[in-house]
Amino acid sequence: MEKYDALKLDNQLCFPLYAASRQIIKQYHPYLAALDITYTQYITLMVLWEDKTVSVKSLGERLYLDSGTLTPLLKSLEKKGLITRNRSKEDERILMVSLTKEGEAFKEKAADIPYKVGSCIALSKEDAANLYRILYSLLGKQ
Amino acid sequence: MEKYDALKLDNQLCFPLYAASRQIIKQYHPYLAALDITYTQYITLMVLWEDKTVSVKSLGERLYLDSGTLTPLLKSLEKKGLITRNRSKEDERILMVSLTKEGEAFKEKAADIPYKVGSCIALSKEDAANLYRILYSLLGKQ
DNA sequence: TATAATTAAATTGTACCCAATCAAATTACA
DNA sequence: TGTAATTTGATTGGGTACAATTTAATTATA
Repeated sequence: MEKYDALKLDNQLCFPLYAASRQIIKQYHPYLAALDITYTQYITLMVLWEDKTVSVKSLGERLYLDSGTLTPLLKSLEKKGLITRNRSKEDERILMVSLTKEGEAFKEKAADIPYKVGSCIALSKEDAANLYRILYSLLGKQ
Repeated sequence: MEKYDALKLDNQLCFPLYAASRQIIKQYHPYLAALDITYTQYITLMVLWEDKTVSVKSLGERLYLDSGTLTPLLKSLEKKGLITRNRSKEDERILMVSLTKEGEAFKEKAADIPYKVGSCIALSKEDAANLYRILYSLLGKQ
């Protein structure tokens, strides 16, 4: 092993992770653009479709994003009429994000995106399961 | 399987890919910030440490990035004195990017980063090998 | 019960990313 | 050869990401 071998792109694990992530997200673009949302907005809506109302903090924990990213993104979703933003009565520091009726109905429009994109990602069931497990083990150790 | 199950965050493969990618890149931050470079600049230098001179196009192919990302990034590396940018004499459309002496010497400062970060990423050899193979198979199919 | 410490978002500033468009150079071919 | 098509980067604009700082609200504690 040469002194600088670890600095070769092909020997990195982080690089293909980074590149593959962007490549796959790019596959979502045509479908999301047709609905006038971005990928980050899409996964934010996913959380809300499951929970209807969540704080910015808990949204950030679920998505691994901080308020610097979420604040402008949530304002944009609010502008589109898909969510509302309201301070909690019990604790004014907490901003609660809630789906509107429009946001709830929007789920219908997005329902087939996972299938459309999924069919572009050719992975065996075994590889997909392994990838899923390994990625969450990486996320677990932050 | 419920109609909307595919819209659950936990059923997505893209989301943990996206989140893990950002989490791992974040681990590089302290070491890269100490050298006053970013992760994208770091992987760009990696290509140049292997090849010394490459066109923007081939750099983009290696890194899966386009000129919209690379042009400002390369100007910034040029400003730091790590690279030079020159049009090819044979074909003026092509911009050749080359390491300077400073850029070459900079490799020494970065040499231990992979080991420092690698020790934070606890994956078995088997998982690491599988992850590497699966990610490149995803990248292969663009 | 004041003050300190903590917590939750917002703000600021820098740096990506990428789609879309543009401009210049080169190549193809009628 | 002259025009069309292609190729290569640069530019523009919108939307993240995130470190660092700030602000406001709440909680802990001397």
